[in-house]
Amino acid sequence: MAELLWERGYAATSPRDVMSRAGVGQGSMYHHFTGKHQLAVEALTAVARDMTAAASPLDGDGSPLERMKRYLALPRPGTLGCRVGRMTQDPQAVTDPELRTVVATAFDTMLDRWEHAITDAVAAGELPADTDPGDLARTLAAVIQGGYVLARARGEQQPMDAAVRGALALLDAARTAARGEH
Amino acid sequence: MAELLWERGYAATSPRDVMSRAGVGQGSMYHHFTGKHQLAVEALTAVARDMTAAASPLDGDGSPLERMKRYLALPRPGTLGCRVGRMTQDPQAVTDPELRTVVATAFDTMLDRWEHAITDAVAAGELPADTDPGDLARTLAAVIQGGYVLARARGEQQPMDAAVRGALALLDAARTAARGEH
DNA sequence: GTCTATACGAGGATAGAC
DNA sequence: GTCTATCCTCGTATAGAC
Repeated sequence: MAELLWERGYAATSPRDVMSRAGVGQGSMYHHFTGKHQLAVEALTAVARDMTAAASPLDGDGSPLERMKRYLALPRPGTLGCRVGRMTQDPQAVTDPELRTVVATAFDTMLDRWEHAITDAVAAGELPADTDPGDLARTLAAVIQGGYVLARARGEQQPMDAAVRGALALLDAARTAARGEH
Repeated sequence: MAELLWERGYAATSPRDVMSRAGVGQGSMYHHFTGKHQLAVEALTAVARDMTAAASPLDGDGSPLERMKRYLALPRPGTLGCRVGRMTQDPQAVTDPELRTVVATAFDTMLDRWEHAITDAVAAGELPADTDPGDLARTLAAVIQGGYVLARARGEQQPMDAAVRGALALLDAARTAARGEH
């Protein structure tokens, strides 16, 4: 289910698809799960756990700004899209309260990590003193999510990488601006 | 069809939905259109035309950086999502060559306008001389597209606005950095 | 041009045998 | 626990009458 959720989204994935990919019969599936909904909630929860775990660079070693740049520069399969962010455009998924909660929580966790790193960077003088950590966190998370959109629109990885490079350049410019402050 | 494409996406919209919203019978619809596919292509093409028309501030009056900021700050209904970018996550839409072309072309047009404005801003000394217009164009387009994703994840407008504010702040920082160059 | 009738497969799930 | 049979609705489209 996790795979199909990534490839096709929630609405476009049928229980039959899941069974056939898992190689099990109907009886088995409906014995262990109540239906498509539960299948999706459990799969997406696991995926979200993985995703937030992958954000470790933000809490790792190095100066705060270095950590932010390292996380931004992580390889991302642009044309495949974000396994969590994807749900955001799926009408049935966004409508479903449980699924939406899983997605929202995952993003909240990510944004929290961003905010911490940004706050540290401001304190270290690596970013301008008047930087709003909450705003910048959302900007950088949006660059990544938007990078997926642009990459999928063209069916190429390049737009994702370009978007990230542009963000890295802006962060560098912000650092030189911060240095001129004192 | 354009409305439903926005609200539910391509896969989740059925010809029946379209007929019922338009208040026409089956015969009428299939008399004027070959089917769901053509309906979507024509609707999305019209929407894309509107969208690129709305990007006029990028070519308008004022200094290049001002124009960029003005366009970024345009009001955007975050929780509704982007009518064009949305298609990007729709498995059936991205798979469809014609629909994907419409989406890709719309983004290419937008990115072109961004690149021109950015190039002008660099020439005017409003952005650092080593700015890559292609990269930054994709970064800023990604902020908007990603802003939609974050807003929909929470079902609130606020993340979109925050992401844009953060981008505006980064552009300002880049301008002060550019001023220190000479 | 527009309507109603019809077709057939897929989606989602239940029933009950083994 | 797993399998097959079965159910009903929806999606997508065609046929043919008015």
